[in-house]
Amino acid sequence: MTQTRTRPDRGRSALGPALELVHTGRAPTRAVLTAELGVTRATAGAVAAELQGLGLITVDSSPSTAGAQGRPSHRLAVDPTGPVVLAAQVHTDGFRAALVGLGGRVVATAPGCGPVEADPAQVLGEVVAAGRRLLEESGRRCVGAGLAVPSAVAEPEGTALNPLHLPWAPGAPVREVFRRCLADAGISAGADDGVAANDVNLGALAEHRHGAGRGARQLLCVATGHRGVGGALVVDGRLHSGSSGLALEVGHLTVDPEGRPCHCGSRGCLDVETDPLALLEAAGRRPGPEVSLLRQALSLLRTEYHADPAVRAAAHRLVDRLALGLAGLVNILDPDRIILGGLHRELLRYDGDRLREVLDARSLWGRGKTFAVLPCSLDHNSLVGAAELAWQPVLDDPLRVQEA
Amino acid sequence: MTQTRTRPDRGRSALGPALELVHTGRAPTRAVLTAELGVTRATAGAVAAELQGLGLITVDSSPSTAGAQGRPSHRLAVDPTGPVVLAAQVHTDGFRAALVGLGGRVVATAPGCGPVEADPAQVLGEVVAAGRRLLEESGRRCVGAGLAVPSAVAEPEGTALNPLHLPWAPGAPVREVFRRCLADAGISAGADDGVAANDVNLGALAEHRHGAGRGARQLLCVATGHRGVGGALVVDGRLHSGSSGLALEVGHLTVDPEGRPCHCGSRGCLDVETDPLALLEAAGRRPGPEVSLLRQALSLLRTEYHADPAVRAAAHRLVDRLALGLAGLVNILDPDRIILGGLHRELLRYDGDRLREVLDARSLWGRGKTFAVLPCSLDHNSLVGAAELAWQPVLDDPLRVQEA
DNA sequence: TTGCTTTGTGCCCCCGTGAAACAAAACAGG
DNA sequence: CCTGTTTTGTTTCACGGGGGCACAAAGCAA
Repeated sequence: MTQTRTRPDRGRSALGPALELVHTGRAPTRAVLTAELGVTRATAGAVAAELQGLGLITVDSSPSTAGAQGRPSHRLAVDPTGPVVLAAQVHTDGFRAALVGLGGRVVATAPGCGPVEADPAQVLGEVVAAGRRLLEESGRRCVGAGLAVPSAVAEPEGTALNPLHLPWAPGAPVREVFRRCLADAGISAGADDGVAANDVNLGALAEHRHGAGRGARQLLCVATGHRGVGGALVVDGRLHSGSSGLALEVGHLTVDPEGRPCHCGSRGCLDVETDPLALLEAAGRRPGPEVSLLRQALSLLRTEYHADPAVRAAAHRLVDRLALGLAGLVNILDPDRIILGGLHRELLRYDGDRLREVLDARSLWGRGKTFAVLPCSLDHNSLVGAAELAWQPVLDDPLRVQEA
Repeated sequence: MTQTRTRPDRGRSALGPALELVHTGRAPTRAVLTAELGVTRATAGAVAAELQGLGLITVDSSPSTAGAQGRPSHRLAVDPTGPVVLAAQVHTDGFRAALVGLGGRVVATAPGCGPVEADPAQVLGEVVAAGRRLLEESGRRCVGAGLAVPSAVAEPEGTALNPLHLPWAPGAPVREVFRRCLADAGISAGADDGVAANDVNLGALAEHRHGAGRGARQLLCVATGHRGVGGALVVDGRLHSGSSGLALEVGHLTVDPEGRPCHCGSRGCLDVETDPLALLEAAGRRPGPEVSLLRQALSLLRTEYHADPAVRAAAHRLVDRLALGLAGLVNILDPDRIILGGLHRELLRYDGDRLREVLDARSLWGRGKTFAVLPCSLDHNSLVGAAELAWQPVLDDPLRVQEA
């Protein structure tokens, strides 16, 4: 009997790593690509030519004003006219759609506001429709789609487990709904085209590839948007999602045993001690309903941190608790870099020294070790991260772009 | 100019995965190996023949009494006469040396007792000497060496950071000393031959490869020996060591805000709330100096758990706190299996239902999810784990065994 | 101009692996 | 006992990714 393999051929095996190097900006020239891949110049040349032929990168042989000795190397870059992926994000106040090319370049973006309804199909239908308009306007080819949601997403089911500040029911099958919307809009062909994940996780992935997390081997991200706190870990360039996608749900670390009660049944959780509402209440402000809690907290810091001692004390309180939570995570995960987002990013800006001091004192082995704690650096990093996830199949095997 | 690669040739690339499959018992026959590797029978045959030629595995074509239809497949097994690695373990009461073949088979072992001195060269010299005697007696070839120590080992320095119940100074360069002892004994050739790591981490690795952790995608291990608590995470078959080898130092998770003070400055840490001393004191026993605290705690459970309500209450107390700590880890790491070692293993045996109940209630998303919490299953799992680490280069590239 | 250095390219070969046809070793049923 | 079926091992051929090498190209330095 004849014998067929179960796994498909992967084509030129250096193709994926090469594209990833150009994608993340680590291979600006063909010579660097040769060194990074650890192959000969001949192979690197063939690989670069093939990626160029696929329309993914450009190989520019114009003089690069190198200034160095020897023959100047050809410059490599992401093809700005190449295919894009559709990135979508759902948040408390609405949604946002974008087209994102390789290299994390946001080609076009379209915000949408308005209340999110209980049925995920409503907002996902709207955001996919917005994405379709962007695609039609741009005339670009779409090779994937990714969705960021403010909830843990269970794998392999693709369900939103705790969409606490959306009216969705826990367990909503967001990935399936997203895929159906894509298929209805005529965007995707394959049934497994369209991925969904937690927004903080995706933001961490984006920061690692294109932002402040570049080069980190173990990147820990913690961020708070409107309510609750999210965490993410990127290990060796890949999201650490745990066995079912629920890793780094850090909101219920205890950071104050006598703190405020939390809906989880415990008290003093990171969730309720360091989110925007916590800042407003610690400063003695009554939150208004007009704008989001995050905006209220940010403007409070901006306008009154230096003027009002009560606001400063409130920030100190949050920073102390945040640092305690981070210290616990550091002792468990041992990251080499920490990135803070949302309100936590601003707390770092205003009160960074205090945060680093407490963190250093409470992390067991952080004494001799210098810790990099940085603010996140990308606009819409969740959106870019959703695009990263959508690009991943192409990064793994660039030949897929020609299959459709 | 001629061009040489920076990375060496890796030879037949399916060789490493194939050896790992036989090593972990997942490829009992050549037919299974073919399926697991996802290659053709021709390739699997060539690979098996090559591994046999290297003296690493045996290919037995004798009838296997299969009972199934079709031509019986050749049985694959680790070659019991093949090379070994030297595994060493240092603990509070002394040391242990062993020769370990592929498949985690302990070929020979030699315990050594006596107080450990302040200079790591003393006990490491003794354990290496014991290993050398075992090697001479057995006449086997040694292709690597691994060391397990009761302390976090920082990478890439290879220093013991917190050897709390050894008289070593924190920061002792155990890996360097180990390598020097190996070189002095004429065992190792290469300068980077000889690895060292934390004993609980190594135990977890061993359990994943050969014990109760087989097949787990995200394996969390927690264990307590004499004093303090250690943790480890194995992700996709590899130890998650963090950026500097300090991940999973879980001893200072807070599990009782009003608990006993800990030397770290906090109170109610997992370390001081769930170790053997905590059990003895919770049961109102005064620990004696004659045998190790672990033995005293184990015998207390064995002899009086069913007889003395105070002992039962003490066990309950420890189990509650252990479950709280595990729940925190579950929310951060999202493992699919948990293995407990040392005293915690016995607590699981005596009080497993209570532990699972508390763990389920406190782990946020554990409600619908059935959690596997198992006792560790290997004797000397730290020793076997040290051997695993030493075998790793050969598992990555089996051709190395012929280079020496 | 003549080196020197670094990079790109063409050519040849190695070798790992798939594809296919065939052989071998069991069982099942007459 | 013989034959068909099933599963596995073996042989042969061919493809293709990538190394090795020689040479050409493109800059700087003297």
